[in-house]
Amino acid sequence: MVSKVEHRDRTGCPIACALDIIGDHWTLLIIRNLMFLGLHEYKEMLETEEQISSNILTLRLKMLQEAGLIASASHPESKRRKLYYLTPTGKDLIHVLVPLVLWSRRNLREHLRIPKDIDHLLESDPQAFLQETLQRLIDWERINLKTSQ
Amino acid sequence: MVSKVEHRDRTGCPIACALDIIGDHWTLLIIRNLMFLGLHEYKEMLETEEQISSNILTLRLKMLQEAGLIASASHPESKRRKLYYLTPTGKDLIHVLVPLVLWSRRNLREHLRIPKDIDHLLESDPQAFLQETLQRLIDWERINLKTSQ
DNA sequence: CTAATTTACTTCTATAATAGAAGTATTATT
DNA sequence: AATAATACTTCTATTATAGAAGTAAATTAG
Repeated sequence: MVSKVEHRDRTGCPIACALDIIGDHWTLLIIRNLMFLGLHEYKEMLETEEQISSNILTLRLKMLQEAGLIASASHPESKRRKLYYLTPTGKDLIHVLVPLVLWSRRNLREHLRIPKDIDHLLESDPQAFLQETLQRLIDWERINLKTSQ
Repeated sequence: MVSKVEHRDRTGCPIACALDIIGDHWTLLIIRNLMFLGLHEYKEMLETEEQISSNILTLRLKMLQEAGLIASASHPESKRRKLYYLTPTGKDLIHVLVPLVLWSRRNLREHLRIPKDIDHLLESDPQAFLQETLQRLIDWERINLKTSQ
């Protein structure tokens, strides 16, 4: 939740407290960009199909950093660019997002357009999809986060 | 998403399409009420710690019925009361919500107050927790949905 | 049988959040 | 030196939410 009075002020429910962070229309899409789509820059996230507003994107990136789900580093090739990436807490959401994707596949079939190869892997071996995704994140970090914090 | 322009109009992403239904501050709390807390009536949901407004609760219950995640039936003991319950699509979200609870346990420990017995079961055998939850839902349905739709 | 109460909403208004357009500061390219 | 790219920031109009109050039908109490 992004409002002033958050659920965690009123309840210790693990679902309510998670919703204080990821319970809005945009936050999980940013996590998706970082986790599955390989989008690590502000500009790239502005240009996704869902068309997030620039002010909202800025707010959410700031909130996610304060919540400890993402972090940022300067781009190795340019000072004016910035790289966002998932922290261990953010990456740990893969255990929620892969099941969410599988739920959508089972229940919202008619609305979805999933690339064929990914769709087949989700069907035949979702755990392999999860592991491949995690490995891709590790590889990306090794290449892009050599220097600095 | 609850706004006019929904993600599914712009994208076929399984995460974005799921967020059109469950991506707001209240919807997953209603699912939680039905799935884990045994709350099946409007009044009970109004009285939870999170203090949802009555107009928002009405809107979300209507939306969730239209989306096919919940359904309603008249109370066996009273015509003025109404029972809400999860459809198979709604119950299928258990495969997302249990991982979400486990993510919160791992990453938001300090904010949580989970009953001890449940917390132990989540730690030792989350799959058993999931199965017990599903069984409780089936038992509730057998008792409360004998008649009518 | 009547009056009070309960339940599930509905309506209204003030406040907060979001969308969209436009601008700014810093860095890089031509 | 001028132009462009990147990551924001600011502003305003629209939309959503919170909170208070009201309504209609069903039930209970006296």
